Amino acid sequence: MATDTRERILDASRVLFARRGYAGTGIKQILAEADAAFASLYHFFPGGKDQLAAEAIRTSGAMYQQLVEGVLDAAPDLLTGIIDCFAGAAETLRATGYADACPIATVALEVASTDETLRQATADVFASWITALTTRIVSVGVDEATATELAISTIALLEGAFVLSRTLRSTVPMTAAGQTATEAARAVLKRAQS
Amino acid sequence: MATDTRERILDASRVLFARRGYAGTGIKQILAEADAAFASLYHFFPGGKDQLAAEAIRTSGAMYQQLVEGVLDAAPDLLTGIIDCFAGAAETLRATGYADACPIATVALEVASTDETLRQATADVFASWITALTTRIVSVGVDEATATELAISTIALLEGAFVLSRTLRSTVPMTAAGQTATEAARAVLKRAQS
DNA sequence: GTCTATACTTTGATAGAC
DNA sequence: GTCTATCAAAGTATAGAC
Repeated sequence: MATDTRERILDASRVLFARRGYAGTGIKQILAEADAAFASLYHFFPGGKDQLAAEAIRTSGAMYQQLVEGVLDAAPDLLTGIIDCFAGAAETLRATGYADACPIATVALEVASTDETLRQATADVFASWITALTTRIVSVGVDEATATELAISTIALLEGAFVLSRTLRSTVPMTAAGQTATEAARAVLKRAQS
Repeated sequence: MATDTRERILDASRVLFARRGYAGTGIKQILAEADAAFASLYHFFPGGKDQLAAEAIRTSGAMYQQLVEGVLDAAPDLLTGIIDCFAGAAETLRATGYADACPIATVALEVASTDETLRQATADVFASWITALTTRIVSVGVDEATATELAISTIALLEGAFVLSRTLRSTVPMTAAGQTATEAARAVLKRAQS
């Protein structure tokens, strides 16, 4: 078997939950997309939809973090890396018809006040992103507190632009947010290096 | 009748859709919250859940805009007004146990790729917010293009901070985003007045 | 591990009396 | 305009054969 059933179910889950949310995605829909039998789901995920979603969120968050870290590693410096991330996000939005943006934001907002298990999963993902970006900013000479604030603001700009760009079906918000993120980072780095 | 049935249904809808999303909110739940009979919904909203949600989104967006414009009007200058908006958002998050943030973001992400009617409703709301803020920035001497970029970035920071603050159950992201929004606005206004 | 069939619940929506 | 009763469909989850 090329890809095993469990992985196909997770793949389909990541895509559907990201695009349609938790409540908006049916289990039957996931299984149809994954070309898997109904019983397979409960064989691999005895906890049902909740367990499946939690694992989809955590792996999806880790995959997106890897993607971003790859872009940052490939860039000559941190500032260029941030520019590249926003440009890449804009391109992905355009290429997917404004469907694929943040892999977990839709679910995060949906479950924040209703499902503590899933809320924790989304919180762990965001916390990991913030920590990773903060570390990179600290490593170029910025103090911890300032770096944390810049990391959070950069991710907030990215997430907010995802909301606006998907809704308005335009890359303009992503581009504008990228500009502001770049300027904010430039200002912080300039201060740190003086 | 103190408040009429139609308005009670809309009130409950605005709250529930904002906190739990579109697919995650049941019509029966709305009617229970509104203390309204089942048939009343289809009397006032023949289009059913979709029509109800569209009206809830549009009115909710308009109400939030009025709230923000009130804060901006009360401030001595635009920069202070922006600071006040982020501080107010942080306080509301804290006071509601991180439940009430953007009234339409959850639904916006959910329906962006699945329901064109509702997507258009959320898009109209965001477009109205962007236009209103852009106008205010232009009115203090900033050119149209720069003002649009700053308005979009400010709203993106607010929306992104809503996602992070609700998920992490912390006002830290909202405060950090407010700082960055303030600095971005200060830089633009400084340039415009020179 | 996978298939088919099905139980049980909830959902959105409608009909008809009043 | 509101009430009660009810429908058909979709939702999640389980059972048992293979």
